[in-house]
Amino acid sequence: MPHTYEYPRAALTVDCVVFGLDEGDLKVLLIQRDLKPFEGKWALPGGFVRVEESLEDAARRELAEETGLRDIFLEQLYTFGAPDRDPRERVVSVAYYALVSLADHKPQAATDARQAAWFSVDDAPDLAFDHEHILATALARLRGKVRYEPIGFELLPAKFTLGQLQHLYEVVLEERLDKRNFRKKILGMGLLVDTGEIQQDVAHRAARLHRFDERKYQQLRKRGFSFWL
Amino acid sequence: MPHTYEYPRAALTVDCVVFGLDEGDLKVLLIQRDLKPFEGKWALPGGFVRVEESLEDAARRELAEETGLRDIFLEQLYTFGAPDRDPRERVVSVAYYALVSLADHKPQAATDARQAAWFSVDDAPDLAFDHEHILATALARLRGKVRYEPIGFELLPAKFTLGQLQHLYEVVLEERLDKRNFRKKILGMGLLVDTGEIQQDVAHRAARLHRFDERKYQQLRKRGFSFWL
DNA sequence: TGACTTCGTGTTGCATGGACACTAACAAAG
DNA sequence: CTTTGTTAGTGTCCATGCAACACGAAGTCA
Repeated sequence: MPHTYEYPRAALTVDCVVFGLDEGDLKVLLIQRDLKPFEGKWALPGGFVRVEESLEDAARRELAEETGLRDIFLEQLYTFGAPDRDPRERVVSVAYYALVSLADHKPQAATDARQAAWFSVDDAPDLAFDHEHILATALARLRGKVRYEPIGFELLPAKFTLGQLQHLYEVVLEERLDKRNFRKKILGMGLLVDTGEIQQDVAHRAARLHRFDERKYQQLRKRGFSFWL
Repeated sequence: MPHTYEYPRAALTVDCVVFGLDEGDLKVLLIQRDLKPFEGKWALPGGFVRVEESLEDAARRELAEETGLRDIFLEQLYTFGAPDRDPRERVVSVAYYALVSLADHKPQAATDARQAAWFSVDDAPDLAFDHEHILATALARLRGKVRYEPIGFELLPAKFTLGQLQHLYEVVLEERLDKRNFRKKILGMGLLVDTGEIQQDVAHRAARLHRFDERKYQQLRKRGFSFWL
């Protein structure tokens, strides 16, 4: 079923940079390609945008098809359109990125991918196309964003300890933070609510569990808050 | 000369949000459309991306064709791809934005546009397509960016007074700044060099002329500086 | 020469950020 | 049951940075 246009058109794709967090370092979700260009190479999950779906829908669909991940918050990163970035023909790719908890998202390969797996961002293999460039861009954006907007809402379990939250920031920022100052600052923002419950089944003193105050967050978000720095 | 593909493809366009600054308020450059959809309506300059040119090249070309502006710094803003944003067919648009000095850039209409003109951002007409949305996005980005990165390098004459620079920030941020604090802060960054020259032909005390220190700027840019707020 | 306009300059109080160390709770090992 | 190990939880002080604030100098124009 061919489609014809007066002028040549670029193909349009989406790519997803999904960062994952666990006890250790920062990971990124990659797939091993099972199709022609760069077959067998690792790459960011992604694929062609259908003509009737929105860009974000396309990103979600491709991510689910290739890795099994669904229901995550995607944010548009940048659009990569160098004329030679795909050896076949002109392809313009809109990249999205996200940050999720490793524990909640076990990837499973599917369409167009031999396998899907988490790699440490510092130790990722060579990637297909210009995907290393996209990954580097996403990493820079994540590290920049964390300094003036609270992250972690969609990322930790609904109830979490301050220690877990601090760990998240330490991994993303790649620096140690002072415990007391961290708590002072984060509690001072008034975005956290003490649930009164405490951690269970840990081999040391149990910590209190907190949750985010979604309402206050949206309130602050509107007026553009300063946050970290 | 038709072009045929196996699957239907979206058309790809670029749009440019060019902000302009003069003695008064913040302006945006618009064109009046001379072609079919939204003919006669005001819109952001922009157009179709050719299959062999980069996105930024396309933005530059369209901007020059439609408004006569050239040689300005464009930065990618966001990619707008809602399926119904163009009534004709699926069109995905990569938006760019820029900030220039009004005095240096007199627009002149050309291809596909009846006229090109500057409008105050607070007093712009109804725009074609989703261009109001794009404009609002660009404005938010500009106001956000100014707080953590120095702007104004490409925007003021090579030699400028601190008063002019402060005026720039006041217009973009929509708030008055304290003169002494502004000077303290901006000089403290060490990005400005006193040329030793002074302003000519003004009906009051003449100010000293400064210029940016490009080398120091690039140095700081690499290490990611904190800057304002 | 007087009126008008913009330039240029320092100090102080206040708020925020960063450095810093010990006790409490709990589990596991012995 | 005692010891050891691990993480939780807490306050002060100092340095730095930001905001508020007023006046004399220079120059033009009437």
